[in-house]
Amino acid sequence: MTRMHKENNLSKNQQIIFDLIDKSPEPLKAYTILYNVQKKGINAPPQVYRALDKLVEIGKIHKIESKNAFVACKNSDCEISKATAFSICESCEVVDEISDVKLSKYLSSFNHKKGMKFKRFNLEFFGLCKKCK
Amino acid sequence: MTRMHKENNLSKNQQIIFDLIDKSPEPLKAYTILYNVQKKGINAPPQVYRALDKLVEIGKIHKIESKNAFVACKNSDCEISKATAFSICESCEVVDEISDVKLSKYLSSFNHKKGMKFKRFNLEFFGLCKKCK
DNA sequence: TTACATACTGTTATATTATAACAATTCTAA
DNA sequence: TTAGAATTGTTATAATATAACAGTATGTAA
Ligand SMILES: [Zn+2]
Ligand SMILES: [Zn+2]
Ligand SMILES: [Zn+2]
Ligand SMILES: [Zn+2]
Repeated sequence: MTRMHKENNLSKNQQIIFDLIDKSPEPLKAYTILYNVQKKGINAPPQVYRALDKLVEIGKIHKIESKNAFVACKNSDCEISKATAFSICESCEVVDEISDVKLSKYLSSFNHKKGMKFKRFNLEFFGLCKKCK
Repeated sequence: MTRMHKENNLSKNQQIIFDLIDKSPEPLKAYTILYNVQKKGINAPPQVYRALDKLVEIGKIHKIESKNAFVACKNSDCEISKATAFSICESCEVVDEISDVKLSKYLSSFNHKKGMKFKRFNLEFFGLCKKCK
């Protein structure tokens, strides 16, 4: 069997799937990923979902919840901060990860009245991008 | 056929499904809703999803994207503002709609560097609620 | 009233997204 | 080198959501 690619902490399947997502200009869905990696020997949904779960867990990719799709992280500190924000065009469906220190700090320090302490948040903005409006 | 319940703007199926969600202490999933309204003559997924779509559209309920589940709106202005925020306990899964004017204003006036103007946002906070920590 | 448009309903089938379960292999660290 | 942890491969199935089409109810305006 091929050696695992531990020099960068990703296993073989994780690396294949990360590379695909990272190269993609748009969010990729799990089954789109599956179709695109079958030539690399990844044949079944669980193989894809397991790699996706791990990549999300370590902050290399994020799930766009409203689209059931995945994008590569464009920031350096998502793994640590667990603070994600995206802008989503409702027309062309372009998604951008927002990296705004003030926004991130504001939300990370937000305290709920009911005494809940937050560990993580996900924010999705919707509108029309420059091109589409 | 029964008269539509237009006195409050909801159709028969919409009213049945809204009442169920509104009474529920926790977010409800579409198929849980389906099982619970079959005695009222709603038999198939499209009937549920159509009512859910409409109720979301008019702001009577919200979808918790990370859970594929629906809650009744607890605010008065969600229909207008299209600004939703939730706190979600990762242990007991309790979900609360956050109604914080400052937060809502801050996010509603947030402008993306790339020139996108937002019409709507959804924010989900995760952590441990008072009871669970 | 009639006729039309719009919204809603009922139904069957199917598409899409995600996980359970289990056996085998590979990696890591002691 | 060996045991535990992580990863992989595989089959089957669960859970979530929509397509398509025919029919019914409602509001509006001639
Ligand atoms: Zn990121
Ligand atoms: Zn666009
Ligand atoms: Zn609301
Ligand atoms: Zn809790």
